[in-house]
Amino acid sequence: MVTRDEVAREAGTSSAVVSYVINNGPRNVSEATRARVLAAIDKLGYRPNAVARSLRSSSSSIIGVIATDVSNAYCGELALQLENSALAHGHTLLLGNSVHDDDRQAKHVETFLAQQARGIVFIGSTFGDEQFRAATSRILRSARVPLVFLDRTRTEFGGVTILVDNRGGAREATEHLLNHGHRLVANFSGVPGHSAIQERSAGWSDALSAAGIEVTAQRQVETPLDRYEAFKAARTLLSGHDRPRAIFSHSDEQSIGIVHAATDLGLRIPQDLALVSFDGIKESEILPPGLTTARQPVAQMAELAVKMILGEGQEGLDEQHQEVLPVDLVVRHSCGDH
Amino acid sequence: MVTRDEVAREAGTSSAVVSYVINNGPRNVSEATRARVLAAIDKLGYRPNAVARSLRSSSSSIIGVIATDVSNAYCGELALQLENSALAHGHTLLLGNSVHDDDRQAKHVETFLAQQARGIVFIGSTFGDEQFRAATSRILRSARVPLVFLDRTRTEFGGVTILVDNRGGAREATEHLLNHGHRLVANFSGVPGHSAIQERSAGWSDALSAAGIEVTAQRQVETPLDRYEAFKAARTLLSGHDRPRAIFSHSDEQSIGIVHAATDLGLRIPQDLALVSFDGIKESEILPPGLTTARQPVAQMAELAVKMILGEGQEGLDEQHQEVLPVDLVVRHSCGDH
DNA sequence: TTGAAAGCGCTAACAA
DNA sequence: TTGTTAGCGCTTTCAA
Repeated sequence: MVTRDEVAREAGTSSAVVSYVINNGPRNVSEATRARVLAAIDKLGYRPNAVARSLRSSSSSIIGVIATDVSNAYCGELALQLENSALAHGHTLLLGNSVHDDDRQAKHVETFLAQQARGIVFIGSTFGDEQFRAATSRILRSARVPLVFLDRTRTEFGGVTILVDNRGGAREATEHLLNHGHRLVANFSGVPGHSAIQERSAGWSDALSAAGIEVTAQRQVETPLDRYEAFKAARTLLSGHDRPRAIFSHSDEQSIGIVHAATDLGLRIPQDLALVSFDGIKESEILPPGLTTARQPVAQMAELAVKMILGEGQEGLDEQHQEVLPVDLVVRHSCGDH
Repeated sequence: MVTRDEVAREAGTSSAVVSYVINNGPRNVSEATRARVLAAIDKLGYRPNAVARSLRSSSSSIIGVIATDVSNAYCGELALQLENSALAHGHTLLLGNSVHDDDRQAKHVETFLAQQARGIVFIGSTFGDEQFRAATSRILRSARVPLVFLDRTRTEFGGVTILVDNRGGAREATEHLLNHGHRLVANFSGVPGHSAIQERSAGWSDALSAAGIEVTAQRQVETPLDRYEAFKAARTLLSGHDRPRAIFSHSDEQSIGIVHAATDLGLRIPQDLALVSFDGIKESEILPPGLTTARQPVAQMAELAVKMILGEGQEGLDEQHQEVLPVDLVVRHSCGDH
C-alpha cells in the first residue's frame, strides 16, 4: 500500500506538500511542485487512506442510513435518492435495515457512530414510539451527531424531522374518491402508533366529515406497510359479499398487495373497486390500471435530509426543527378516468 | 468524545489494559481489573472509535456492496441477505448503487477502497463486459482486496464468482411450459452481453431443441432486467393479434412488468397467457396468480459471498474460483394448476 | 512556497 | 497481570 510519504519521496518534497496538493490547501503550492506531486501520485498509483484522514481530521465522509427495509419500495426509493444526494455532496452511505427489529436498529446506530458517521438518517419506520425509544434512545442521546427523521415524528433527540403533509394529502386523496360518487371509502391503514399513519387517517376522516358522511360507519383495516400483509388482508376484505367499492390505502406498498388481491379475485379496477393511495413510488405508474396516488417529493426530502446532516442551512434552526413538504395528487386510472 | 485514555484514568489503569478488556485479549486481565474497566466504560459512556482501530490494525469491519439498483427487487433481496450475513460475522455494509452508470460504479469502488473495505461484492449487473472493464478494471486490479461477483461472470480480477445454474434452471422452467402443451414459448430476455442472460437463453433453447421444436420460429424480446422496461415491451408484445400464449421470462422483475401489462390488457394468466420465470423473489408469491419460477438460493449466495470476502474456506481456492449453486423450480399457478 | 513535527485514538510488542 | 511506548497515514500548525 502506497502512503503519502512514499509519494513525497518520489516527488522529492515533503508529505505536507503532498497534502496541500491533494486537498487543494490550506497552503499554496507552486505549479512546478504540484506537477511533480501529481506525477508521483500517478506513477505510484497512490490512493489516500480515508480512514487515516478521518482519524486525523475527526470528520468522515460517511452518512449512516437506517431504513426499515429497503425491499419496501418506498424505503428503497428514498435510500437511492439519499445516495444521489450524498454523492453530490461527496459523501457515502453506510446502510442498515432494521427490519422491525429494535435491537438490530440499535446495533446499526452503534456501528455507525463508531465509524464516526457524519450523521444518521432514519427512513420512515413502522416502529411505535415506545419501541423506538427503548434501545435506541440512550445511544442517540449521548451522540453528538445530526439526526434526521424522514417520514416519522421523532424530535426528542433534537433531530430534524422531515415530513410531508400527510393529513392534507390523505384528505385530498379521499375527496377524489368522494368526487367519483363513493359514499363508502374504506380506510386501509398502517398499524397505528406511527405518526404518519395517524395523520393520514385524520385526513381521510376530514374528507368524510366535510362531506357529511358518517365516519364510524366506514370499514377499517390495519396492516403493516408492506405488500404481503396487505395482500392477505385485502384477500379477506375483498372476498366478502359486503366488500368495499372504494379504498383509501395508506401506502403504495399496500396498494400493490390490494391490486394483486383484487386481480386474483377477478375484480377489475376501477369498475369493481376504486383505489386511491399514498406515496407515489415508481411502480404506481405501471400498477394496472395506473394508480391514483398522493405523491411525496422523495428526491427533495432526500436532498434536504443530506443538507441537514451536513449542516447546510441549519444555522437558525431550533433543536427540534420540523420540515413539512407538500404532496401532490397524481391522478391516473384507479378511481376512474379522471 | 471519551477516549480510551480517559477510561484508563477513570479505572486507575493503563490504556493497554482497557484494550485487553475490550478486545478480550491478547493479554489476560484479572477479574477485579476487568470489573473496574467495565465500570469506567459504563460510567463515561465510552464507545471505541472504529476509525482509529481500523487505522492501527489496518483492517476494517466494512464490506462494500455495489448493486445495480436496490430498487430492483432481486438486488434488494440480495442486499438484505448480504446485510444479514455481514451482521452475523460482525461486519457492516457500505452500499452503492451503480444504476447502470459506469463512472458511478468506479467512484463507489474508489470510495470503498479508500475506506479500507474488507472486500467488495458486486450484485448482478446489466453491464456488458466491455463497459464493466472500462472504468473499474484498472482500479480493482491494483487493489488487494477480495472481490465477489454475484450472478455475473467476471474472473479477470481474480475474484470469486457465485452463480446459479442458469442454463439448467431455464431449461427446467421452459420444459414446464412445454409440459403444459405449449409449442410456442417466447423468450423474454434481458439484454445480451450479460453472462446469466446468455445462459438462460441457452437453457430455453435446450428445452425446445430437446422437444424437437424449431427455436428460430420463436418470439424473442430483449429488455433490461427491470419491470418498467418489461412492462412497455410486454404491452406491445401482448397487444398484437399474434401474441404469444406462453412466455419464459428471464427474471421475476420482468415478469412483474409482464403481468401488469397482461392485466392491463384484460388478459388472464394462465388461461390467456402462461408464464414461467426466474429468480424466486418474494413478490413472485403474491403476483397473481402466483408465479411459477426458478428460485435462486439468495440467502445461501449471500452467506457464501460474505464468507469469501472474510476469507473463510478460501484457502485451497484458485484465483478464479467459480461457485455454482442449484436453482429449484417453484410451481405455482402462472402456467396452470400444477 | 516549503518542511518538520505533533498527534488524532487505537493496538500490541516489549518490558517489568 | 500490567504498563510503556512506538507507530498506523494523515492534517495542519509553526517555523523557515
